[in-house]
Amino acid sequence: MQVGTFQRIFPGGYAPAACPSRTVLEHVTSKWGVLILVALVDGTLRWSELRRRVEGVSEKMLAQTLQTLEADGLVLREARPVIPPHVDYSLTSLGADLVKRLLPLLEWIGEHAEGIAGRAQ
Amino acid sequence: MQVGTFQRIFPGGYAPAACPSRTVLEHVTSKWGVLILVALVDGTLRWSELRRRVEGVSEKMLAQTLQTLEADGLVLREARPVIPPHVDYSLTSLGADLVKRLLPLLEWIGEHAEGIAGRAQ
DNA sequence: CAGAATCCTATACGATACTG
DNA sequence: CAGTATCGTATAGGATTCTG
Repeated sequence: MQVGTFQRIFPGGYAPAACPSRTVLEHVTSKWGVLILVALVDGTLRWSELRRRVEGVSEKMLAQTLQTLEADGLVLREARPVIPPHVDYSLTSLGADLVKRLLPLLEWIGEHAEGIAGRAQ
Repeated sequence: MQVGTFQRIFPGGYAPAACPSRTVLEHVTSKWGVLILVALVDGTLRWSELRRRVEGVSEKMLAQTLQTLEADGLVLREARPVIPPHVDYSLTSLGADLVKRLLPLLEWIGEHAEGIAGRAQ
């Protein structure tokens, strides 16, 4: 019997809520998750640089999302004990690997968004 | 001057809330958007098949997400006027194109979810 | 500068019941 | 079978203020 792409990639189907994949998927595809990860594609950024690059993000959501991504091992946070504070954020190798899969998606959306947004109300 | 990946892909930066890309990104990365799109990777599914394949989705969210994706031109809905009703859902060519970019991401998450979920609390 | 803390609101989401 | 309608809640997310 022929096995489809879905079966090949998800032999057990999408697992129910408890599945780790769901959790990670929701972290990554949270409103700001993708945007923050991709913002770090070219290397280290400071908190304030990140805030500027990810337009529209509130301080709360930036902090919260960064903490989640750090806990997931996707983002590295390095704080220098100086005054005023200096904190650098960068992708871990895991995070960089993930972003490689994210970029084609973002590029595609960038190319097609206009046409798509036109349809929807 | 050297132009980074971010600048190359997003010459104007991530536009503010008004940007169509943001809207499309949020549709696609909504809680069920990715799951529904990828569920259709191997071809047409009926409503009930979709509900079974996308485990855990409520009727409300399945209907709502499908409507959004249909309005976006990513999913095609074909209803046959029979009793009992028979409705087929499939990817449009645009949707199929998008799913090509989604699969590597989902595969990656499937491979790494265990390790990532282990870290986070 | 880089957040934490607090307060508040919109809405995403789910459960249930109903219908052509 | 394939939804719609209604209701209720959790929480995602934002605005603001405060601080080492």
